[in-house]
Amino acid sequence: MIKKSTFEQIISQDMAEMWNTLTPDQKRIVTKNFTIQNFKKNQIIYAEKEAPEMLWCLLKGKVKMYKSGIGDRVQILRLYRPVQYFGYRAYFAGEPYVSSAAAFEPSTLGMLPMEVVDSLIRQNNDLAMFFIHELSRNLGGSDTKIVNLTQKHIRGRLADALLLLIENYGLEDDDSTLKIYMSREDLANLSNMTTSNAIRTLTAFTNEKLIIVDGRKIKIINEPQLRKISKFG
Amino acid sequence: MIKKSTFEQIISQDMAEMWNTLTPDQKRIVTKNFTIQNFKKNQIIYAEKEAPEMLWCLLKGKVKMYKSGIGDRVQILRLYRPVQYFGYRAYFAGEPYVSSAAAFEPSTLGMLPMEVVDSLIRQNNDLAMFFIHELSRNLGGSDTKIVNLTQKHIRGRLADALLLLIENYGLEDDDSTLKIYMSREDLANLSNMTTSNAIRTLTAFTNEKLIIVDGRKIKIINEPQLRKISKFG
DNA sequence: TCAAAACAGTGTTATTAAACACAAATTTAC
DNA sequence: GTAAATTTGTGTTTAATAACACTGTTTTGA
Repeated sequence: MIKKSTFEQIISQDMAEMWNTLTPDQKRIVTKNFTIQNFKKNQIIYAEKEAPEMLWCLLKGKVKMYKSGIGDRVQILRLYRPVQYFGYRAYFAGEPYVSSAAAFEPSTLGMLPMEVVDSLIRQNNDLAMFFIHELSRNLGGSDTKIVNLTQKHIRGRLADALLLLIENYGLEDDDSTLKIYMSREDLANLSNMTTSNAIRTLTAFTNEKLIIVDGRKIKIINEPQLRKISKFG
Repeated sequence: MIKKSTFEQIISQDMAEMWNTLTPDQKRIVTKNFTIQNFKKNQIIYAEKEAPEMLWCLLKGKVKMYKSGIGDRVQILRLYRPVQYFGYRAYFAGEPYVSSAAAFEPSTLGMLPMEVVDSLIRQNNDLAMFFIHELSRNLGGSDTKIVNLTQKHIRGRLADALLLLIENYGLEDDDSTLKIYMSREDLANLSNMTTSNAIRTLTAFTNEKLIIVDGRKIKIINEPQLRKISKFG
């Protein structure tokens, strides 16, 4: 058995979903072109209007994708956890980035030049289907988000955000504390409201015994009620 | 020269972008499985929660894709003109439809079972890239729409809607009359506001000599100013 | 370690847009 | 051809949420 490179170990273990579709030749191409980069807390990975050059793969940490809008307002569009891929949409669309990505916390990312990904897709239908599937799921999510963010009231939108955080990053061993610690501002940018209103609504949820807040640590006490608020509030 | 079937004529002429990627064998498969269906004004093509079965191709007419939200509110997500494809996202995502599609006016649509499309994609990388490109552009559009609809004020949102209608359906020979005649309600559903507010804002735009309204006929008089309102209003 | 910056929290006011209530005009269906 | 239904238009009220202003607290970085 030939000794595997560190990169190949990482890719084959963590990026199995993509790796397993590849032929030995294609695997060699990926290993050869793959690099790893560490990002500090709040460091920007790529920014709006830049040319998309890399497929990013989050190996460790947490990443937000966001878009700046009118005035100083920002909308967080998607959250990533290991092992998820991002940064490829703009390349496939033939556009500059319309959003930015930044690390929430110290994170490790793998990167693969999009030219390499492009040529692999043209050789490998399973890989093409992987991206078709990912893009399709994201598009459905964005369409749903349009309706949720424009039609729900503040309480419903914040409940949605909290439920998204549970789904995306999960809970600690106590089965109630959110694994992600976000600023009030990020929470507001996720749920399309001002920071003041995010704070006030968190307070309201605390008073209603739906959550317990301790700094940035949020414990989910009554998830069913949060779901009701998401649906009707 | 072999006489071509009517379907093959239609497909090869109107759906050239897709057709030209196919091998003779694949073209035969498409011709064999392709059907045409006419829809009346306001007729529903497919509805939310249904299982996606067909790739739809709009050959003639105008189609809206929309999603119902809280209470009786509806958000129009995308507009289609000939020759555009839709209805495939949910299939690729492995989900039921999250939106509905209906004809704005009497329309002719081609349809191809998604199983056929799926098997063609798995054989044909150019076709896979076609869908990757379409999905990527749509996803960028939805992400941009999220910010526009949540952060712009009513005037900016209605200006956006009018500019979208110009871009999507174009103008009559007079170079100012919109080719699409929409109800005030549809205009409201496109720009995330109540019908009353769509009517009032149209009146405001008329008073400001940006447009001339005659029933459902809208003439664009000052497009640069509409762009300014879209950007800053 | 200490000053500056960023973040969290709260009260007050202003603004936006929805909700509601009708009347008039137009379209649709029998 | 006409009654019913739908669409358009407008005035008024109400609710939601942003904007603003300020204090206290925590974090950061030299």
